[in-house]
Amino acid sequence: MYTIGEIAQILGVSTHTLRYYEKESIILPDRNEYGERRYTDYHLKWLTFVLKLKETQMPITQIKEYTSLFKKGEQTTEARLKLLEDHKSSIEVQLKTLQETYRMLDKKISTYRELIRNKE
Amino acid sequence: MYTIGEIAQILGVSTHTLRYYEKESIILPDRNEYGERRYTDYHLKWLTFVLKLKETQMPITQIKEYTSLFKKGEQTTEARLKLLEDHKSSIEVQLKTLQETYRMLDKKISTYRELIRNKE
DNA sequence: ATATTCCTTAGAGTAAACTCTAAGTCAAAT
DNA sequence: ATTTGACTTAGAGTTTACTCTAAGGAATAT
Repeated sequence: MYTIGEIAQILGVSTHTLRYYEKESIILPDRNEYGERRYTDYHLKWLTFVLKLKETQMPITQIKEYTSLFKKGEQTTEARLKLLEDHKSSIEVQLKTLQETYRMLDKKISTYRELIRNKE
Repeated sequence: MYTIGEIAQILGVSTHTLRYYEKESIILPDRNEYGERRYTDYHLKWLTFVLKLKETQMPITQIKEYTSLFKKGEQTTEARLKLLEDHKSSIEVQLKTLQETYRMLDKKISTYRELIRNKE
């Protein structure tokens, strides 16, 4: 069992963000006797997954959609599969763009280094 | 020589965006006798480069910084090199995250496919 | 010749994703 | 006992990067 502050620290996000995700129905922690949020390892695992999606540019709306499908249970398996496959495609595109730009930067950096060497 | 509309079409951005980039001093096209923007191949090349940086998550502020250094000429070579090297590092981090998430998604997708196969 | 489709400007509005404020409760630390 | 710091809520404010509006000028199409 973790408090919101502990989870925030573990994941490197703010407590504000965690409450925002809750408002968006992405995570629903348990509550203790005082009504305070209590997160379990299950919640931690889900949030870790969510952050991976977010880091790879999945918009919050889609993360919400996936979460909502998950809550609806077994009959949404196909829909969830489709969502993940679409995101996999999006990652492939991102990888291609990054690799291209990486090569371009490498060339530009070599040119700059050359320039500096000749100047000295 | 291209009009703003032509450049917008070629690059797949809106004319609004091109004017916004101009306001942010990222691109300064020539003007014709009526004061209308005229872009040359040089401008097109620069914008293509700028869009590559943007697609790989470089914030507009940094793109502005790079543009500004470029305009100041030779004495900013080192600073520009550093900026590009930093961005190269950022791309390396992004590539790592994407590759990890890609593998994770691949596993999850297999699990879902298995589930669906057993259900039928 | 009039309608359409560009173009111009300054500046207002929007969407996404936070990020913070205010007013208040509760519990551990000195 | 009171300060410190975490927690609660609803809702307002901020940042980034556009995106659009309004009011008007110029060139092409019917």
